[in-house]
Amino acid sequence: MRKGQRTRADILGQAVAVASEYGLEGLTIGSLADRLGMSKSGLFAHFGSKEDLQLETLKIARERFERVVFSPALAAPRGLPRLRELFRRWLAWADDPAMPGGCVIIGATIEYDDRPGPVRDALVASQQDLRRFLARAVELAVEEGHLRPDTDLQQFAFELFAIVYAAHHDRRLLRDPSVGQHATAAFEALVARHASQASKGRTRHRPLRPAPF
Amino acid sequence: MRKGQRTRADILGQAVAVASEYGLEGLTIGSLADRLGMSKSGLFAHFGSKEDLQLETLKIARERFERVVFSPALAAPRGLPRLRELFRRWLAWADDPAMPGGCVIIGATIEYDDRPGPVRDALVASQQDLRRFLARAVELAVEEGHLRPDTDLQQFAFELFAIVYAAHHDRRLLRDPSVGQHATAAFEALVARHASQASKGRTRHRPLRPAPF
DNA sequence: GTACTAACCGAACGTTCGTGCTATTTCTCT
DNA sequence: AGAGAAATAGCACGAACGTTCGGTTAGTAC
Repeated sequence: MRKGQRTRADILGQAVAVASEYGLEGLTIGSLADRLGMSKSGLFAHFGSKEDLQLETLKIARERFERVVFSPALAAPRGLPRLRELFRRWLAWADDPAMPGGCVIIGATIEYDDRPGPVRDALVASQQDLRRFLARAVELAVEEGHLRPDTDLQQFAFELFAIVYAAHHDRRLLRDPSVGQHATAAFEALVARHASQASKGRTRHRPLRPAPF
Repeated sequence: MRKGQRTRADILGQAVAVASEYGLEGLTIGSLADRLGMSKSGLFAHFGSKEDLQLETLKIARERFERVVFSPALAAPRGLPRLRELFRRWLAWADDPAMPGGCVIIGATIEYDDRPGPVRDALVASQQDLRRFLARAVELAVEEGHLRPDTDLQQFAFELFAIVYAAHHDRRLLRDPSVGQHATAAFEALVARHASQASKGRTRHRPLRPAPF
């Protein structure tokens, strides 16, 4: 691998960490250069603009999310087990050491939800992808007979997202140690509400244990 | 009223609007002064520092929230009716014309959840107040016999918050017109899950109509 | 109306921001 | 090893940041 590629990867790795703590706007080229022990101009040469740097940082965060949360969950059997695994990993995502300040994407969303432009466009696309993925995972649970056929996929995805989103908030702001229990209980209630009779009767109901925070 | 008090109130009114769109960090003294047609120094003289301005802005936003959402909800009969009114007003809060960029407090939370200091402290206190208020409202619903006695107050408050929080997200980022329906459906499911048998039998169940967005 | 004070302005401070240049160093390939 | 390209540093720029200070305007009280 070229030297430049390596440096660029290092930069973006640190950029994710900085953006996690200070937001995409607080991600400044000077501070990032200091953190990496290089000059502003040297760093800047890797990107066409600050906006480019922001977009690339978001891209890295999204890729990491996919690698750490989504892809591993696909290893679980489709249906409820996969949904549980997805939820578990997603909750833990807020504590990913690569993002000491919490999820970069959530932070960026709040910052850019009212500022039109490429950053916002990327965030919208990313969120829509996420919802589609979630709805699809729920649909599989319906097809497997774990959830009732009349389950509203979008509604389920919305509520699942809400739980994780709120858990992230409480964890970050309140440092509430019981947030994992609250989130898990809410998840179990959501599942129970849509669980099929067959699922309730046939298989043993094995709810998720509370997350370790 | 003194001239200064009046100006100060005008400044903070605009400050809430600016912070709503650009965040508490994006709330700069220069842009705020331009918006009000006054000089930077003249504006600055009303506050001891930028941090002071931020704290005062937060305070105004919190007071407004109380005036627009909380206090009016107290006019509804305690128990489920009050809870519904609270939820309805809270959902509509995201569209308050005084905050064209959405809730200031939510934005500030994401910005400052990892930066220790007075701003973060104020946000934590504010959030804890909110949760206490919510839990108390739920407790009243239990006492009124609308919700089951074994209802977990904190859990209910968490899930209620999660619904509104996620609705704010979807409304702001995705501009999803169906978010009101999703949020309302989630709220009704939450209530139904904890509804007492007495409540189900005795009184007519009158669920909330979907919000107008 | 005059005296006093609160309110506001203009200019400047030292920093930091993103972003251009032009060298100079360092890697890569033959 | 030496040529060529890639990567990084140095420096400077205009603008915006929060903040300070001395002076001018405007409001208030007698």
